[in-house]
Amino acid sequence: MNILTRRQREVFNYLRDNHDSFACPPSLNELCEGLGIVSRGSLYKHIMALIAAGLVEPFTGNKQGGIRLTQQVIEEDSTLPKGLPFIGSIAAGKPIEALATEGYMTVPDALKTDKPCYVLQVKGDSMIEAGIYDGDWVVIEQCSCAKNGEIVVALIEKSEATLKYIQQTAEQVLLLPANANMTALSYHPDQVEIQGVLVGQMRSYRFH
Amino acid sequence: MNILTRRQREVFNYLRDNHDSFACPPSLNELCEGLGIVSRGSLYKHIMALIAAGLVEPFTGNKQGGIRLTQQVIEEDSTLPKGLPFIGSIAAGKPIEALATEGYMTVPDALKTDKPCYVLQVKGDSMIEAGIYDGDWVVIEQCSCAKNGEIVVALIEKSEATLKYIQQTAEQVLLLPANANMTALSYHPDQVEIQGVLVGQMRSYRFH
DNA sequence: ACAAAAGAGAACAAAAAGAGAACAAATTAT
DNA sequence: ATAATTTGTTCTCTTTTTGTTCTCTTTTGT
Repeated sequence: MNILTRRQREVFNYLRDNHDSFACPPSLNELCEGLGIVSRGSLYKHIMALIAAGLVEPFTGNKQGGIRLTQQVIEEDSTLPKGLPFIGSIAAGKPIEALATEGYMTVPDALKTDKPCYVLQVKGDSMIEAGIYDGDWVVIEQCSCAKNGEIVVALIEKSEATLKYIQQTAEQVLLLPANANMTALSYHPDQVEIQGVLVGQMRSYRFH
Repeated sequence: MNILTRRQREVFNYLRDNHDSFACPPSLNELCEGLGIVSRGSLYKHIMALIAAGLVEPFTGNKQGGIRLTQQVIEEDSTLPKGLPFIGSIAAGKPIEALATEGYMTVPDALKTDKPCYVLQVKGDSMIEAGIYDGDWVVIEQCSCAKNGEIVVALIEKSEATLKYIQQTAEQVLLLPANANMTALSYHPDQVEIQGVLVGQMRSYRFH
């Protein structure tokens, strides 16, 4: 049994990473498009190599066939540690509870706590002066109270979630953006519900 | 069996430190890029020396071959935890090569590339306007060239490593801080050596 | 100044990867 | 039903990448 070549490995990784986004076994054309290959014949050779390697098996559910991952590979994948749940993006105006887990993200221990945490992607520039940019990921510790000066995920009027500095007294809750172009918002404590405290932040520079 | 030369040792260290970031046996071209060597022929000599030293062995899994670490070397290495090597801090004035791996850090896939990467902790405020703060961690892809406008780890005069924006022409290399209080530095291309390109950034808010 | 080490670059054969055409069976549309 | 499209499969041909070997220049240490 031969070891995989570079391209074969890429094809396999693609299959593994996307195996649950395919409703039914993907066709060669679909895969070509996803992998950036023009010719089905070329891809076919790679698939055959993966079958020979026992990583993928022909699918016998219907006459036309298709392929799927070996049961063993699927199990391996599902036993892998998942990391923190990635919930979606914030500042889109939806409460966190309403958002389903979209996936999982492996996060360095230094960016999380030993309490339950989740990951959000930041939309908008409301925290740029705190070094949190549009598109950044933030790690949030799930809790319902915070100290003054912390950055929190706050749900306003049970409808809109935002990431802001918090400053609270008995009479009012101040939500302060870190952006000179935006204004602080003042609420009655009953109007604001804390959904978590910022414990980590991450940014990718992979695509400029 | 001869003792290794300096460069051979460097090549071996590179292979050992990154052997799990290679999906399959790395090609000479890949290694050249990672090590900053232009000529495959040059690298080939080093590889042959490592094979002669028994640290690396030709890989017979597929026709085209390739190389991999000796099983013995892998076992020595695999007792270590996974993740990216954490090298230390930057802007301390020491070249990266001089710094030993201090530990390993698990990093989200989105913050790294499929090439070998390492993690540094940032000291100082030279990049605050790019949202990179004192104490942040940065993920660096190990490579020896960069596009203009990218943020790089640059080794100046073989003695001092800094994190800066780069702007290079045939005559000069500009290293631009992201801090209005600091000035850009201009060097002759020979004075500057690129040690990697920024691909990710992380910050912990756990202790204010 | 000398020798060892390191690098650049060209050349070459083999392997890998890809394009594209062809065809029959299966599927879908009309 | 027939026609049109999509599927897996097989084939040849071309391009790209790979390991390997060479010669020549540059760097480095003594």
